[in-house]
This record gives sequence, structure tokens and C-alpha cells, in this order.
Amino acid sequence: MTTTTGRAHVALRESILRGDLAPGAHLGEVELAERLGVSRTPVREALSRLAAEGLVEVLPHRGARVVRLSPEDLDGIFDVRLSLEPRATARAATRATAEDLDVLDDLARRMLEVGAPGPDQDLDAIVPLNRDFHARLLTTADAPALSAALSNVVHTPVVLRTFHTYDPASLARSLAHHAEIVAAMRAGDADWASSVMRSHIGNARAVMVRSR
Amino acid sequence: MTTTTGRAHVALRESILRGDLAPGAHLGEVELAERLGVSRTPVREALSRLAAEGLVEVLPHRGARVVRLSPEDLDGIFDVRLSLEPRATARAATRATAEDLDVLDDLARRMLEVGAPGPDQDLDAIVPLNRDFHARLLTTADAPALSAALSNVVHTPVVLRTFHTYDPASLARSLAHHAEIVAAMRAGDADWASSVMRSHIGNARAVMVRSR
DNA sequence: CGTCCTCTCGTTGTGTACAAACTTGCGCTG
DNA sequence: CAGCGCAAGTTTGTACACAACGAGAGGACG
Repeated sequence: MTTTTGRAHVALRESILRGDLAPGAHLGEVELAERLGVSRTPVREALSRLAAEGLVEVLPHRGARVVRLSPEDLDGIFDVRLSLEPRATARAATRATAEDLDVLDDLARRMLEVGAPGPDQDLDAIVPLNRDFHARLLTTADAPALSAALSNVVHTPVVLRTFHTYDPASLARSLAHHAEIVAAMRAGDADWASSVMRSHIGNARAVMVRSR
Repeated sequence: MTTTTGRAHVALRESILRGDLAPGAHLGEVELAERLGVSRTPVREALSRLAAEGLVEVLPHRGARVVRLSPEDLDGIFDVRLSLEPRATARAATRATAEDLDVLDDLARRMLEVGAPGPDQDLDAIVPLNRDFHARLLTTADAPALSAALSNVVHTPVVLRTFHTYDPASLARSLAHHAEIVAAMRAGDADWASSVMRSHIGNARAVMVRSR
């Protein structure tokens, strides 16, 4: 059995990432405990972990609340991503196994499918696929320190939550980037791969900054 | 009154950073609780926070232990530092106030004093000064995301613990770098400052890698 | 009428007791 | 004699109860 703390942790994280718990929302321990059907103890632990991940902030004796990102914060996050993710991508390009490439390929293709303009377009379906893609890339890079540095910064609420703010052209670019990254990795060209990743993040930054 | 959890947190961190708790050492909750004269609850919280900082790792149902870094981990850490700290330094160079510069100047000078070869050399005194220097640089940079990304990676046990492994030439270089960084910042030359920081970290990496 | 103090209420912080899980060592069986 | 299974012991995970701190409302004093 997975521990109660662990379940509370993922449940809360999902709630925040999905937007059920709005940024700035006050998180009372008893309220959350009742909602999850557990005691306050695992809730406290979960909040503690979320705080470490940067998703919530705890004020001594005043409880926790979902972090609210200022435009400057968001910009800083993209700076960090620009510094680290291209490097991770380059590493991944030189270490990827056939299985890694197949998985990434599959994710990229599925994103192109659900993201294609038309009646079947499902922007919400992209979110988990995109998350998996970047996560897989990171594990493939096999650089624990790099992953650790990124993890506390990237999966912040706003960054990965929605693709609805993308205009059609930016969205098409973004999805094409994924496929191009895989292509570059297949070619074993670390420079190419990392450069596409730079473009990918730059594109995302432009969308996010504009939407504010 | 500062909370019991907070005290346990800093006490344990200091113990680990000082080396009292060796890497790989098993951290029993009851043992720590008795040693600190508190209950298990704050100890659990403290361990949780330390795990988030990357100083200890908790295995479900098996307790916590101080992380042990492999040479590859160490190398990865330096990669991250090389990606982020020069950038932070450049930012700091364009934002430093007169007070920032004075503080950094003071720290750099004191490090040169206590690190100067001779009977008065005190390598252990460098450690906190060095920590303060890098920390102050980070706050001056005023880039929360960048600080967050670094914090979970940098203050790992081995990295900042000792200057005893430095050979005289490397040590002299390292201490001179601090002063040069301040000089570059005073000149408002972000490029210069960040490039010295790159050298600074490269020098440290060489020392650490060699000592393994 | 404004400001400061105080009291109360709600929340978080801490301690302790109990339950569940993992480890380890012993005994049994092939 | 080796390997497997089981049980006891130790450790962590969870719940609950109490204590302490902070926030906000109300009243008294200037």
C-alpha cells in the first residue's frame, strides 16, 4: 500500500496543477484533511513536501497557500529552463536508448494528433503528454543534479497548466519542436537537439509573457 | 520563540554540513529526538525539509540517511553551478547596491586574510565566509527561481564543507576570484564578473574531482 | 472620534499512543 | 548443509489531544 502521506501529496499536487486550488488560495489543514478523509498529520507532511517543490508557501502559524507567480517570477523560471533544459537535451541525445526514442516519438506524435486544429482538437490532453515528454527527456539525460534543480522550479502551476493561451501558430511550432527534438536525437546530434529545445522554451516564454 | 521544528532543522543541517553526521549514516528518528531533547514530530518535519534540500534521503518505512555523493553526482552538481551561478553573478553585477558591494568586499577580504599562508591560516574559517559570499551574491541577483534551483543542489555536504583539499595554488586562485568578482561588479562589468565566476567554479571542480 | 489594548476564537505546532511495515534471526524442510 | 518461510523486534507512519501562537472584534481611554 502506498502511504497516506504519498496519496495526499499527489492529490494536492494534482489539485493545484489542475487549477482546482487557485493561486493564493488559503489551505487549511483541517479542511484538506476532511476533504481527503485522512488525519492532519499526512496533510502536514504533504504540504511540507509541496512547499519544498515550490508549489505552496507556508507562513509560520498562519498556514499554507498556493503560490502566486508574478510576471517577474515567471520570467525567472524561463531563464532557469533556458539555462538547464537545452543542456539536459544535449546529454539525452548522446545517451538515449532505442526504447527512449520510441517513447519520446510516441509522445510527440500523440501530441501532434490531439493538438491538430479541427473538431477533435483536445488542448487539455496535451498537458500530461507534454509533462511526460519533458520528464522522460530528463530521465534520459541521467543527470540527477540537473533534474533536481529543475524540478523545484518548473512544475509550477502556471507553466504547465494549460495550452489554451497558445495561439495556433505558436502551438503548431511547439508541437513540431517535440518531433524535431526526437529527430535530432535519432541523428545523434546533440547540438541540434539542444538548439531546438532552446527555441521550444523561447516560444513558450513568448506565449506566457504575452498572456499576462 | 522560534519553533522547535526550525531549531531541529538548523541543528541537523549544521551537524551534517559540519560532518558530525557522516554521509550514509542512518538517521533514526527516536535517536535524533532524544539527542535534541524534543519529540519525534519536529524531527520528522526537519528531516522532511532536509530531504527537500537534498541533504538527506528518506526511504519509505526505512528511515532517513545522509546522502552520499558519487563522483558523477558531484560532477553533475558542478555542471549545474556552471550553468546558473555565472548568470546570477552577471545579474548581481547590474543590480548591486553600494551596501551589497561593501559586504561582498568585506567577505572577500576576510577570506584572503584567514586563508593567507602562514601560521595564522585558518581554513575552517573560510567555509562560513564562502557560504555567505555566494549567498549574498544570490540575493543580490534577485532571481528567486535561480536561487531556488541552486539551493537544492549546491549546499550539499561535500561541496562546501572543507577547504583542506585545496592545494596552495588553487586556494590562492579561489580567494583571489572572490575579490576579482567584486572588482568586476564595482566596474559594472557583468561579463567580466560572470566570467570570473566561471573560472571560480572550474577551479573548484578541478580540486574536487582530483581529490576523489 | 480615533487609537490602542485586551480578550476570545480559530488555527497551527507539539507531544504521545497506537498501528503498520520492514528487517533480521531462528527453525524447519528438502 | 543450504535455502526458504515465519515470527519477533524495531522502526516508521498515522491519528488524536493538548498547548501555543496569531488574527480580529470589541471596548475603553485619550
